Amino acid sequence: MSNSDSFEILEFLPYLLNQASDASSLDFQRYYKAKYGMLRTEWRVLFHLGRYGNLTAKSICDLARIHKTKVSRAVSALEEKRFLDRSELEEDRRHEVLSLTDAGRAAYRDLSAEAHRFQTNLMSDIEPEDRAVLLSCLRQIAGFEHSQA
Amino acid sequence: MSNSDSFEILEFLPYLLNQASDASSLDFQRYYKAKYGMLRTEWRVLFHLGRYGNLTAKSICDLARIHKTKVSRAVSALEEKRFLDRSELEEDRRHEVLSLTDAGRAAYRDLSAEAHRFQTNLMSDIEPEDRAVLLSCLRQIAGFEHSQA
DNA sequence: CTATAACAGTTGCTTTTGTAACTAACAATG
DNA sequence: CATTGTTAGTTACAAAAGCAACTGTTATAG
Repeated sequence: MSNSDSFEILEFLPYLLNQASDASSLDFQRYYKAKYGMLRTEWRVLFHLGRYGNLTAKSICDLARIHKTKVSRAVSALEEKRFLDRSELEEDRRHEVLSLTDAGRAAYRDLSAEAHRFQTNLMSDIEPEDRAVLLSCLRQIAGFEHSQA
Repeated sequence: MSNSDSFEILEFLPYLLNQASDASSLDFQRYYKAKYGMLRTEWRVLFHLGRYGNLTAKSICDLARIHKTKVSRAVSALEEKRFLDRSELEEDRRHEVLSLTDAGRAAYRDLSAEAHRFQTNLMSDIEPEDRAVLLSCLRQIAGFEHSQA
């Protein structure tokens, strides 16, 4: 990619990232969609609650960088599926603390394990010495490098 | 990420890829949206025509892995904006050959140059020795490794 | 030939996303 | 304490994506 006229799309980062993102998530998406009827945002909300414990919708927005309307809808959907409960915070009734039900935790464990298998499988196509580089570059680009717990 | 219970989302490839994809395309998307009123699929169709010459909708679907309905709508939109022309193929009237107009080529040149600048800027945050690794891993995951011209 | 299948592309309908305006609760200023 | 501003979350409407059924064209099989 030397000058702008011969610009190669297969070297254009946003394009490759999007293609890789689509390709990599397809099978996993199929899994949680078929088994739990979940959408991607729902899986992410579930994951964050399972991984980090009880959170408010707002903190999920911040951690996962999802717009609050999407989180709001995902939370409603997960509540309807009986995967989480809401409870108002006494100190500040604007906040709702979300916590997984037993069913929610079970789904989290199952999906975590599946994600883990999935990850292992994806990574097996990448040269071992490149794996850490890949993850680090992605965190860098995503802006997760120096933030987050 | 040793066992499935402590599975870290910041090491989950599909998640990182999606976050990186969103983050990296945001600014560029704003550019072509503001300047040409284009959607992402439109920009991609335009790009493929500019880069590879006249193509049918089908070959754009195959090259860029976009569903034919999305391509169909993008082509209509680009035609309305006078960025491309269609012409039926004599030999097989099912095929429509798409070709950029002068305005389309001008937009392609402008967006290519902008993409090039954008790419340089994105890459400047990545360690030089990691850049080729990153691109190669992404092509691998996206399944572009051994196909395509 | 004519029936059937395959292919390119479009259209219509449903689901999902994006955006902005809204409610309700709290905080800060005068 | 009123008034104004801010924050958490929801809702309503518009834009976009996904899916399936459709049209028109060519290829294949009987």
